[in-house]
Amino acid sequence: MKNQVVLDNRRDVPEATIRRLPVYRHYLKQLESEGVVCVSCTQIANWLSFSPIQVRKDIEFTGVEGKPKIGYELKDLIAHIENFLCFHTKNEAVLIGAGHLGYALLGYHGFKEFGLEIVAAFDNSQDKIDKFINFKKVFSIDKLEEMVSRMKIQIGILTVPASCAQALTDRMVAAGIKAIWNFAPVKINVPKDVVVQHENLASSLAVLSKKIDEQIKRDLK
Amino acid sequence: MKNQVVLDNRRDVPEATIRRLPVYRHYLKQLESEGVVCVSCTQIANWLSFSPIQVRKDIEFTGVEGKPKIGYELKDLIAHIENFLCFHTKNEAVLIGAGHLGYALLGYHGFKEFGLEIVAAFDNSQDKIDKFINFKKVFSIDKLEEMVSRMKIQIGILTVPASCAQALTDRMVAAGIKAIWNFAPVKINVPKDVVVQHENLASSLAVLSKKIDEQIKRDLK
DNA sequence: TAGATTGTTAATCGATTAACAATC
DNA sequence: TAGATTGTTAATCGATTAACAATC
Repeated sequence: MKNQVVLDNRRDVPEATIRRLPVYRHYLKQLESEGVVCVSCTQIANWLSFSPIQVRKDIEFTGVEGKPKIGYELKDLIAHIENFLCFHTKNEAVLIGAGHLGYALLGYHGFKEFGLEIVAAFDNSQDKIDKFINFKKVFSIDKLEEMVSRMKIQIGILTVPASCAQALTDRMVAAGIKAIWNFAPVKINVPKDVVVQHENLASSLAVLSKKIDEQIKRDLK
Repeated sequence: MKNQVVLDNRRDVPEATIRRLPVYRHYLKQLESEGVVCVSCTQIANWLSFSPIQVRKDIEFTGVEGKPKIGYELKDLIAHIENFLCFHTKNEAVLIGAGHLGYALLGYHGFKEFGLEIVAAFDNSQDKIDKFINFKKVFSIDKLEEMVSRMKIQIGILTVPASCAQALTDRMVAAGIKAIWNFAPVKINVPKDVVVQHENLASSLAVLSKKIDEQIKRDLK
């Protein structure tokens, strides 16, 4: 069997590859809906303005097999990418903090196809408690521990102000949460068996600022 | 003068460094408010669970000078980071799409200290037009071109559904926008002198899924 | 002084890019 | 067949890490 070594060493996959694969998938899904059957790395690369070599390398990690000259069968390629990214592992999550960002995430239909389902939201505002947002009920934050442990929820999405991020993290961890998607603009401390993914707008804005700065310098030349 | 070579070659700064610098800054600001005067790379690294060597390397890019054994003067270090990240270059932006994500971004007070000011929002919903969100007025999307070109706005923040992202991108570009911060879950095509920063939740979610997957595998051992 | 920390150069590691044989 | 594309190995490039002299 081909690609055995790669498949056995998934920990060696570059994060950049993992980030690009959903982008390929998005484009492939679109092609699929247009009735396309086969696709080559060159096509994908041209569409996304990436290099064909990089696309092929990324795709290689998924273990899919293509045919020289023809490319990859679209269905097969999508299936391999989704399998590789654990799309079909159902993950239930709770969302902490039903502010505007929380609302936006609750309303984002894209998560479900990624295997992520937000089953409940929590907030401390009476105005929000017991209301529904996109068919998801908002509960009092007091019920956090009980529901998380009873439903064995593994993922917490943190969309609260920086000032209470750590306290709520501690409560989630104590209740058994194993992964936190942190949108609060602050570092949170967790035990080392808990996974944290930090979404940092400040970092992104810094990158954007630098890009603009570079562009301005190019224009001046 | 020290660090001349580095300062003259800012284009060589790794994106990872640019992403970490605002994180350091956030911590340093906190220390400053506590009355601390000096700080070493080791301290920063310990706090953020990074390596001291990496912190020093990142800080080196800003051109700040420290003192062996003592470290860096906090004020000086913050100033160098902010200067390096072009924090004090005032950038005016418009936000397109006053949905929940748009609301969340309009309400985020953190942007201003990064030199970014959202001066207006645009939407096509009559319910939202002429309302104010966090002191920012929402205008009809029909007024986009006129206002952007009249006010010479350079940055557009795109928080619209995927289906209309490209059309609005084209309108912004035609009106003179030079940088787009794209929160729509789709690739947008722009002329090569326009900067795009794509915020991709799908990619982040993929990284989180893989981390969880790895963690589960570790637990099984 | 002694020792911690900076500044700077070198080594390592890993991701990206290139090269090329295999093949449809 | 010819040529485009895959699969795989090698080379390059750049970021991270290490090493060590300088210095407060």
